Amino acid sequence: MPPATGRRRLPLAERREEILKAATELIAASGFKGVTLEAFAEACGMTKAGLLHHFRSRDDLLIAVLERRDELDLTTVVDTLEPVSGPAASRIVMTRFVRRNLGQRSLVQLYTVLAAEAVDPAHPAHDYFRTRLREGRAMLEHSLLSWHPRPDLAAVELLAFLDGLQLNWLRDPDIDYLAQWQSFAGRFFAV
Amino acid sequence: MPPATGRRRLPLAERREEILKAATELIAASGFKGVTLEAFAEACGMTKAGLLHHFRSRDDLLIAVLERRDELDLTTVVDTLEPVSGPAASRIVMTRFVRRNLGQRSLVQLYTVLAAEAVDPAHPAHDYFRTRLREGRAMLEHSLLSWHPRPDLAAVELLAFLDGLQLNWLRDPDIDYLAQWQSFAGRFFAV
DNA sequence: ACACGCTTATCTACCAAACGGTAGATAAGC
DNA sequence: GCTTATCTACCGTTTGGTAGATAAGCGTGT
Repeated sequence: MPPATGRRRLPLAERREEILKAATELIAASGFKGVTLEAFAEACGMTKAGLLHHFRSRDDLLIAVLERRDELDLTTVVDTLEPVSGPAASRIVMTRFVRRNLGQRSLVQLYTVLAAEAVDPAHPAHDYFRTRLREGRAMLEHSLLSWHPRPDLAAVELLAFLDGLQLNWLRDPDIDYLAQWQSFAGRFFAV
Repeated sequence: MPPATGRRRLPLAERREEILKAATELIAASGFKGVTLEAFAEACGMTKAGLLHHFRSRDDLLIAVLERRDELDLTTVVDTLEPVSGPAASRIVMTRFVRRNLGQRSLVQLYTVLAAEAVDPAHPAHDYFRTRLREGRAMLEHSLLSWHPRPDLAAVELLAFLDGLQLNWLRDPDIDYLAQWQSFAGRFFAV
């Protein structure tokens, strides 16, 4: 066990991971604009300069956080991919997604807060969210194609509801995320 | 007509109004954290110090903007109050609300961006949104009471969908806000 | 009409703190 | 002892905010 005080030296990859994890939580709590470079550094027990050894700039850190999240999410999603289709199957997949979010409150917050902040075209993550959400919508639309009369409307509707539910859940943790989802899904997936 | 250059002196109430209007647009575009005091001032052709003569601090300006919006919104809503109840009536009222938002894009953006940003408890507008949304939900729940089997779930669901739809509409203006609403409402208000 | 003076909206000049980032010294771990 | 992760010290800029000077607009008296 290293001494509690003094400097701690970690291998590159390990420290990078630690920084990304801490940064994720901070951004989730206060948005990207709300966290200073020093706060990022301090959160994992180092100085600004030390952090900048791993990420060229503050903006650089942000996109690294996002890309890392995508990486992790992708492996999860791929695991849950199913060849079947139809309303029942779609509902099951989406419900699994909702359940996963339920256990990752701070991550949901990261995306929700950041996505709203990035509505501004000048935000460093604006383009990231723009393309990412477009892709997500296209994927969902594709999976609704086989059974829904208006997959285009439905895809937007489903994503919008989830976005809004997440936002409200963050504002008021008493909201029963899962029950709200089931209530919506009951009508949405009804044939 | 006053000279284009040099200082312009306005009566108190008039200048306050002008500042609030400009600030509203700026916050809508970039969030509150994204706009500096000087930017607020410059937007209505004055200096920081001049602006601070009307509002004690930057945070003060923010809550003034929000309270002003509430004031304006309230008069509009009161005009559209109707004594009737039932799903059809609720749908009409909400649709009118949606139509109004449709014509006030930057205002929708103000609330959407700011509300997400204010999820952070340290945000100056956090309490404002907390109580405001609670009140709104209670009002809606009350109006659903007469006909909906689960007014509590339904109120959250409706507000969540609208929040999410607005957010997505801001991200992608090509989304047909009204059509999306009608699609959702068709199921939501079905007996 | 015009000048004078009062009120106060606005400005110029300034400040301390916080910010993102850089250069070079230092030490941790293999 | 070598590599390099980390630190100390510093810089230029931007930020929110303050103190005191300046002038715009109005009322009033002649």
